[in-house]
Amino acid sequence: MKKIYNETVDKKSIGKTVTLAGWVAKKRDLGGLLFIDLRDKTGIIQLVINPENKNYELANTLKNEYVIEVTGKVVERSNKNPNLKTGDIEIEVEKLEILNTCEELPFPIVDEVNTSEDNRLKYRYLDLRRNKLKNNIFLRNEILHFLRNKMYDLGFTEVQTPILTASSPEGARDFVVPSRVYPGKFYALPQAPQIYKELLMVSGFEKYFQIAPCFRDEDPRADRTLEFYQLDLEMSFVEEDDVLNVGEEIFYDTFTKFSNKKVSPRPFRRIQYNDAIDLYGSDKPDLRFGMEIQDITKIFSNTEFTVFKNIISEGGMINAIVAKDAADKYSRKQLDELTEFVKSKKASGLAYLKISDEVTGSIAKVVTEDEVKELTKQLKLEKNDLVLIVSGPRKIVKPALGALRLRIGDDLGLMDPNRLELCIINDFPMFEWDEQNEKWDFCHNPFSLPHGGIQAYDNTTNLENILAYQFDFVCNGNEMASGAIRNHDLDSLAKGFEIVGYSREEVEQRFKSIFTAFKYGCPPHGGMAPGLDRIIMLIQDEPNLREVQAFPPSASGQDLMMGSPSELTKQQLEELKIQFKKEKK
RNA sequence: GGUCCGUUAGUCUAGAGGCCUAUGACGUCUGCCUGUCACGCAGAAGAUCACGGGUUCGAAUCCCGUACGGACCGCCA
Repeated sequence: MKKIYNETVDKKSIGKTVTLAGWVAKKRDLGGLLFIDLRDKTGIIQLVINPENKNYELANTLKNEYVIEVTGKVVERSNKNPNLKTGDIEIEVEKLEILNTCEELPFPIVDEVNTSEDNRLKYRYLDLRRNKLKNNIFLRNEILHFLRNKMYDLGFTEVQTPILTASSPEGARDFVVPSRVYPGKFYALPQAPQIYKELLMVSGFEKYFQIAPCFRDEDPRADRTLEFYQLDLEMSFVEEDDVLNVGEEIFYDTFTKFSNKKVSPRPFRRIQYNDAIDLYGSDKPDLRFGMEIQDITKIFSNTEFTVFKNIISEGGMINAIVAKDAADKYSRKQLDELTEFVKSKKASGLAYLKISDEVTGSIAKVVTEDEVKELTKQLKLEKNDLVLIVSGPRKIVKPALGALRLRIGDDLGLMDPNRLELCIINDFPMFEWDEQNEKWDFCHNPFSLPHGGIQAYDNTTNLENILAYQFDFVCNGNEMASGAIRNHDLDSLAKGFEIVGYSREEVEQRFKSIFTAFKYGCPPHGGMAPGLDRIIMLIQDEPNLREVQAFPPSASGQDLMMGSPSELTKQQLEELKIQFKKEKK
């Protein structure tokens, strides 16, 4: 390759002859003088061609995005351009070759997004010519490189696990791949290499990691897509703190190295799951601002206000958040909107008080002087504070106020965009009550170790009180990683499954690999899996995952460029012989 | 499966029932221009206003449906 990169040419190169190649980013024809911005993967450099130049005629035929190669002398510029890294110099073209031409583009290659997303996705290779997107992919490369080195330095071994694997009954819907050789049978793409990495612990690798592709056949969201990557890791002979330490190192070092934002210092704040729900109404709280949810049920224990009175008698709670110094920022109309908002979160309504010399608001007439006094004391109320109150059962009140907290925080600009506020939510409950199916279900990962080990299951009357060594890393309200200490005791594992309605035989059949392997000397182990795409998304302030993947599907799960998902030919379908297995008579 | 928002030349965009034979910019094409870097100047071409139906004397504009796109809910441990 004769070509050198544009941004390797600088003042020191003046007088030298260089060969460059790339795309015509811009042609400026001044009549007698021609300037061309040549773009390659490093950036832009200016070419200049005089009418006397033998290449002048050819250069005049260039259009945007033509692919060219030039050889020329590096000269100092008379008019420098401080906006360009190569702005001190330019190339006097001595030889010009057009390597390829270009038709009119479906959208211009400029830094700012200026076309619809489906157009961008349809011509993703052109969108990737834009600096913003290209830089995201370059940054992704740097982060992958950094993380691989870090894991290697920490003594982890990267092991690649199968993409074609078996469908698992737990968790998300699997993507399935029909088997040709075994008609009617299917492979599944892994939702995560969960079982494989635990088996690697049985094998004795002790510290495993993988930049692992994960596939989930669920409806996408801005921060969720069909396939994504996790830094999957697992460690033997560890306790929860050992895994958390590795996680903290990964997040802290990656964020501080690749982001200019202020990163929360280590150790990250640890919040028990139940406390997170109590204080923030969410298991992924945004800690860039306070506005914690406060329980004010007791203050109203003698209230005559029927709504509160009924709630209390039904065993519900009255909770509040305080928007400091914001009472004058919310009109009656806006408060009505907030009421509609909490109703959309299943709350029965929203009560509010505006604190001033006189207390006003929707329930001002029904709260007594004593109650106001108590509220002022507990909530540390000051003039112009806005108290927002939701009452009802805990499982509605907390999430509704949690959502309202985020909305108010956003309204009032409390979410500092220049901070990355990390925390660890741990001690997730092992089980949760599934209202719809009226049965207990796993709250998180069925393979997590309950506090107290197998004895935890001795008394199954208070299942909601059984906690697991199960944790999430959370940043600015985003779930960034999940992890756990695993349960390597088969009896205890089986017992857990039994509680959610699987017989031992059933479980041993479904998780045959685990239930066999763990019999042969399984070390205690645990691990986690930070989401790579989300890390990059957060560092780059991108609104969705598609901006940090090279070739993402659209938000509705289609690849507009490749045309996937696509139909198969009749012949392909016939070869697969997909059908329901016939029952034996 | 549901809710909400959107769809006007290659691209972005104006448009609020008749001033629309649809505005402006970028790009394209033609001509001029020797220090530009968002080059400049003059001119030209380019749009069945996503599709189908309805209301109306009259629809880019109002209504209904469809398609496509996006955000969210369900779903995603």
